[in-house]
Parts: sequence; structure tokens; C-alpha cells
Amino acid sequence: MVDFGRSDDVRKSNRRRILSVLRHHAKVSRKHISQETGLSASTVSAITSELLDEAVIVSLQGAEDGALRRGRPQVRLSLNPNAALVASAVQQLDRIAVTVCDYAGKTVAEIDRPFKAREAGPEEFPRTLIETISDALATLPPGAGQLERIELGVQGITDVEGTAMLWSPITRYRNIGMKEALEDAFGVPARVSNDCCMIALALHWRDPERFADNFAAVLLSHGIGMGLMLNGELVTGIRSSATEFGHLSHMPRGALCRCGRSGCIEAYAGDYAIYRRATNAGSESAPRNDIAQAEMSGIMEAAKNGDADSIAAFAEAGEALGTGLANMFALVDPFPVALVGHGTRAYGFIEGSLRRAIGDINPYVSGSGIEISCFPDEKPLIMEGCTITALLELDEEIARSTAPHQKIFTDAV
Amino acid sequence: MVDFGRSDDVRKSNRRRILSVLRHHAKVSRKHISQETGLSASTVSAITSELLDEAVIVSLQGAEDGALRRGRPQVRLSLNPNAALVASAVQQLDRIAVTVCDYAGKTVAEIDRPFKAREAGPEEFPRTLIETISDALATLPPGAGQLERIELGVQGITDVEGTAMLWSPITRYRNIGMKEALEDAFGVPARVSNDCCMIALALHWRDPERFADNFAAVLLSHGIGMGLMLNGELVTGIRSSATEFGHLSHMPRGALCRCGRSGCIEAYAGDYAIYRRATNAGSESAPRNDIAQAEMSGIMEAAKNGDADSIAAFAEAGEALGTGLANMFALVDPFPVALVGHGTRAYGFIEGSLRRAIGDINPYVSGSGIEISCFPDEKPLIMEGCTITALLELDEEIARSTAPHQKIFTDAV
DNA sequence: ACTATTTTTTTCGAGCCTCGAATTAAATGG
DNA sequence: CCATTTAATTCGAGGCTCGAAAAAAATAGT
Repeated sequence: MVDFGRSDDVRKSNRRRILSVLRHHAKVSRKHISQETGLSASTVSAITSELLDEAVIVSLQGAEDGALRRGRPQVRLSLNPNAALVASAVQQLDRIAVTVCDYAGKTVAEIDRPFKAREAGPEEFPRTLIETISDALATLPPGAGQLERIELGVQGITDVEGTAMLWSPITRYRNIGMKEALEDAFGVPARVSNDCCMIALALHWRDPERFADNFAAVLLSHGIGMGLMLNGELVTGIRSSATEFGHLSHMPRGALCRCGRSGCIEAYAGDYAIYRRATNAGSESAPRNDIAQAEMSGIMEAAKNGDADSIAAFAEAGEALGTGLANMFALVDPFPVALVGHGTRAYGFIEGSLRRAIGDINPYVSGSGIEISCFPDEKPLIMEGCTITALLELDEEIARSTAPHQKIFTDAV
Repeated sequence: MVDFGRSDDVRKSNRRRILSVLRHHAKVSRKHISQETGLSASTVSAITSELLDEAVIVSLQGAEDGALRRGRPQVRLSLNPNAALVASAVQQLDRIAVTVCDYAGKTVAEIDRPFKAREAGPEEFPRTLIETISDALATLPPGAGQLERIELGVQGITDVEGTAMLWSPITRYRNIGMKEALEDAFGVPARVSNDCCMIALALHWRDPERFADNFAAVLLSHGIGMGLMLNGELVTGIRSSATEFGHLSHMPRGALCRCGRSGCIEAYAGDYAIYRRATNAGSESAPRNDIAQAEMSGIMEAAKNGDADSIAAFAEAGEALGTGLANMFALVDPFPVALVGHGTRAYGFIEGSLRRAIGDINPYVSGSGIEISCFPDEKPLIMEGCTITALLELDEEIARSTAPHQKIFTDAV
């Protein structure tokens, strides 16, 4: 329950709703906002003129699209691109990417450069990031808005407050603080989030029909991650970021996981697990962490040519994923699933056993009824998720910052 | 985000907050309410006098407790017991219990009588319930309030709307509608909920320190159930009621579960599973569903005397439960756990392997750090959960029903 | 060219609601 | 019996939303 008592909280809430409409639709008239929110035309008029004064939105003259109709034309309103800038960043095993977007969501600068995470010391993570963001900002023309927020997506575990990478597969260092360094460098709020959570937010934003209030995004990569949305809210841990789907127990006392335990889903479905099984290396053998994409392609090729071990490797991966999903479905009923990352290239070899495991474990669910879609490239999704997160936070802040309404009276006639 | 636009929504919200304070503390002064809610004294005065007019609350004269202090004494306010009645019911395998409480939460009538669920036809479930509630109401003196709500707790799966028992271990019939029959019979809103959810709510209400915003209640009985609270909200399925914790996969292709699948947690930790393992009956043998408490006590006795199979039975149960809990902890970080039901009598035999499994699977969590408490008797908890649910719904309805404030002017002097 | 019509947006007054200040109420202490 | 202290109520100010009326800005028709 929202905690509000005074009546200007009503104004804040209505500002929020109006900004939300503007965030969803590029150009909307006051009329449209009024219909969408259920607020009266007078209220919409009052709030939008406030937002115009604050230069949060702009009104677009002319450029009327569509048939000319009789009557006073609707004035289209839009978020003011120059109201702010947000920086989104993705730090991965081998690359670092930064995107700067304006307040209307358009990308205005992009950098994607190599970064050797394994060889980097703990202080290099924030430092490289600060450098890259600075470089991206330097490319902007002087007229652009001010940077207002930074959002970073990384693999691994972060704390719910978004201050640090508690653990990440891309480095052996723990507890690398990011938030504070970024905030000190740029003087604006920053957060670090789990990549899978960002992917889920991006999908929810991209296709709210399919990825509505309940769905999961599963990242199939060297490891296995999940971003889970339930009731329209991202599920995070109580203290740490993510639903560690990859480390659910699939098979007690089973295959060795790179986390050191046995029988995790990842120990069957991660790249290293598939590689290990396909090369018949024994489920207790140490996970390799330097498997090239070409090697995975080789296994797919072998499977295509009927190699029994390769086929079994993918089948066991599918079974582990399916069992894990079935467990999720037992907890909260079935929901659509997005598979993301390069692991989806082998979807053809995985799907059968995955669906069988879902069906096996939960007979109330026809295994084939689950909607599964694949997105091979995770990076743009992570980036999009970071951007939308930053923008929505900004919207929230703007909605809340309602200065006491002051009318200015002048003596002049 | 709460959807509110008009300013009387503020009043509704503040009514809600004041009612919430009154629900938590038996006798509170306006002063205290003002401090607790942060609302001004004048607002509290206005709203409480409204609530007094509506006879939702009463003001207690005299009966001052504590030291007499200088100054005008605080007037204690309380919820008006006669404002309403709510009926709570628990329908189990062998008994049906009904409790009627007044609006202040005091039990005013109770019935607990035998009911043979296995032999009952589908229509007997609502019918027996209606009879028992009627009988309970008949014992009340005429001055008592009006029945306003009915809340039923049952084992098994219900739909999120609370209309029907979709599946329950106490009967072979599916999809037994309860809500409509009860509403038709008594003319007030009714709901049917999963028993474990009610247990979780009761614990949250009883001991908000220990069972705060994140915890789980696990029912150890013939089957295994879970009520899960995250971020202060009960987790339910998308369509059906409950976190089917008992049917998470513990061991793929493992022991036969009474649900027909293999390897569920319940197939290791339910009474029938412990019995099966202790009697060395083979993990594929059909579950017995008529195991008496005495038989379970016998197994505990045997374990106490060193019987290897009995000890193994409990140890395997603990491992299955621990693995399941570790999976939950991987999803949302560790949280306190309440074990509920007669299965907790064997906690001494279960704890070791349970904690080992938690530690095994999640090394970040010292297995012994998880707070586990036992509540052998589940029935009063289910009942309490039903009552508090009904009362809170009533509070919500009363908070919302703010008639347009009408001052009555009379001509008389 | 000019007026009627249509549609959108703004302005204005009424009605709620909360708050702080002032007032009233109800007790104790000397 | 009056001063003091604390609680509760009353009253006016200010903010907010809403509906009605007015103003603005276009087209349609003569």
C-alpha cells in the first residue's frame, strides 16, 4: 500500500500516471492522456502545463499526421529529449559496451570495446567503465541534456541495492563496488543489476502482450541465469539480486558444477557441461571456462551427424532445464519462457527433452503448451533493460518532485 | 502502484491506515493513532468521529489502565465487536471445524465435529460446511453482529479467486465449488484458500518479529505443503493457490509420489513416504493413504531404538526437504522457516540431514544459520489465518466505503 | 470572405481533504 | 478552587480534482 496522506500526494500520483502514458506512446494529445488515465481534461491540462514549465515535456507544433479533421487540432506532447541523459552499460567477459540515451529513449552515443575481465584487477572494473562512459559522453554535441543516471548490467550476483557485484563468473574477485565509484565520478545515481533481470525488463517492455505480468527469461550461456517476472514485478532475492535458477538442484549428488557443488542445473545445461558430456569427459571432471563458440558449434555439428554423446549432452541439458522450469511452474503455475543467449542456437537439440521434462513432472501442463521463444543475442536486451530501468527511475523521480505550486503575480498590466 | 486520482481516495487511504492501527493494538487513543500514522491530530479526530458514527469503532469510557497522569486523559478507541461477525472454517480429512469471531477478533462460537471426507460426495462438502456454520451461528445471543464474511481453509489446490477446491488429497473429486454455495446460503462474501497460506498469514500475524516479510511455513503431514511470504506478500500461483513445494522435483526418476509422478519432495518426506521407506517397501510401491498416527509413532520409536531403515527414512525425508528449501533459498535468498504439523514430532530425526542438505547445496549459507521453528498443531494456525484474512478484508471494505461526507443541518436550536 | 460548426484546451468555481493554530475539554496539583 | 497540563475538537488556509463554461483553433459551407 502506498503511503500517502497529504493531498499533494494525489498530484504526484497523477503526474506519475501522465508521465507513464508519455513514456509508452511517443506523441499523445492531452485528450488522449485524459482518456488513457481517466483523469479529467482540466487536471491533465494543469499537470501538463506544469510539466511544460519544468521542460520535462515538449509540445510538437504542426507535423500533424493523419487525416485533417474538423475542429481544433490535438496538440501532440512528447517527453523532452533534452530533459536528461541516461547511460547504460554492459560489462562482459571480453567486452564492455556503453550506450547513452536521451530522455525520450533515443540512443545518442554508443561505444563497444574489448575488455579482458579475467585479467582485470578489481579496481579496473569501475575504472574502465568510467572511462568508457566519459568517452561516450564526450562524443555528444554541447546542446544535449545532462547525464542523470547510470545503469549497469552484469552477469552474476549483485545486492538488491545495486551497489556491488557480489560474485560474477567473469572475475575471480568478489564484492566489487560499482555504485559508489560511478556516483563519485559522475555525480548522479548509479546502480548495478543482474543481466537476466535487465533482459526480462527489456522483453516486458518490447512485447508486453507475450511477456506480460508473468514470464521468465532464461539465459543459456556459459552459465545459466534467470530473470523472473511475477505479477508484473521482477522477482529479486531478499538481499541479493537474482533468482539463481542455474543453481537449483537438478540431481542430488550429480554432476560437478563450477560453483563447487553437485547436481546444479548449470552442471548439465551450461556450455561447459554440454562440452563435458559431449566429449565424454565424465561428470566429475573440472569445468573448463574457456570454451570457444566454435567448439560449441562443433558439438552441434556432431549432433547433427548423429554423434551419440553430443546428442545426449543436449538432451541432458534440456532435461535439466525442463526439470527446473517444471519446478518453477509447480511454485507459481506455468508461464511463458524466453530462452536467451547463444545457447539457443542448439534449441533444436534441446527442445524435445526439455518439453518432455516439463510434461513428465507436471502432467497438468501439456508440455507442448508452454510458450517458448528464443533470442540468440542477449546483449541488446541487457542494454535495453538498463536503459528502460534508468528512464523509469527518472520518471519516478520527476513525478515526485512537485514543487509547491506557486503562482506568480506581477504588478504590470 | 495504487490507482487513485480523486482526493477522497486520500480519505480512503487514511481510513485504512487508522483501521490498521486499531486492528493491531486493542485500545489506542487518538493521540497514539496520530503518532503511529503520522496524520495530524485534526485528521485523526475527523476520521475517528466518522468511524464512530458508522459504529465501526467504539470509545471506551473509564477503565483507565496505568498510572493516572496530569492532563485530560486519553480516550481509548477500539474496534466495535458488534460491527460484524466472520466465520472461519477448516475442512480436513476427518473433521470439520468452524469458528465465529466478532469484528474485534474474539472467538464467540466454536464447533468441531467429525467429517468423513473420503466417503463424502462432492455436494457434501459445501453442505456440511453450511450446516456447521449455521449451527455455530445459532448458538449466538441475539445482540451479536451480522455475519459478513466466510473464509475456508483446505488442503490442496484452490484457484486464486478462492471459488473452488480444484484438487485436494482429502477427496477423489475435483473442482468442488465452495464459494458460490456459501454465498448463496449466507448472502455474504466467501472464499476458500489453501491451508498453508493461512498458516503463513497466522504466523506473520502472531509473531511479526520472527515471521516478518520473508519466510515460509512448511506443513509436514501426510503430504507436504508450503505457504510462502515474500516482501510481505503471500506468494500464490498465477491461476491456482499454492506454491506446490511438495511436488518440486527432488530426484529425477526417483520414488513414486502419490501424484503419480516420480521423485517429488513429498515422495520422500510425506508420512506415506517415510512409512514406505521405514518398512522397506521399495520406493516404487504404491503410497498408502490411511496411515495412522500410531504407526508413525511406531517408526519414531524404532528409530529411537536404532532401527536402520527407520533412521534412514527420516534422514531421506530431511534431505528432500533440505534440498527443496535450498532451492528456494537459491531463488530468493535464505529466510526463516516454520515447520508445521504432526510431522514435526520427528524433527529430531530430520534436522541433521535437512540442515546438511541446505549447507550442501548452498555453501554461502551456513546450514545451521537458518532459523527453523516447529509448530506441531496446524489446525489453530489455519483457523487463525482464516480469521485474520476475513477481518482484514472487512477492514479494507470498510475503509473504502466512505459515503460522501454529508453534514446534517437541523433547524432546531 | 465570412460565419457556423466542430473539436480541443483552458479557465473558473465548487467540493473534499489535510494541516496548523487556536480553542475547548477534562483531568491533577497545590 | 484555581493554575497547569494534556487530549481532542474546531476553524480557516491551501492544495487538488472535477464539471461546466469559455476560449482557441481548425474546417465546411455559402
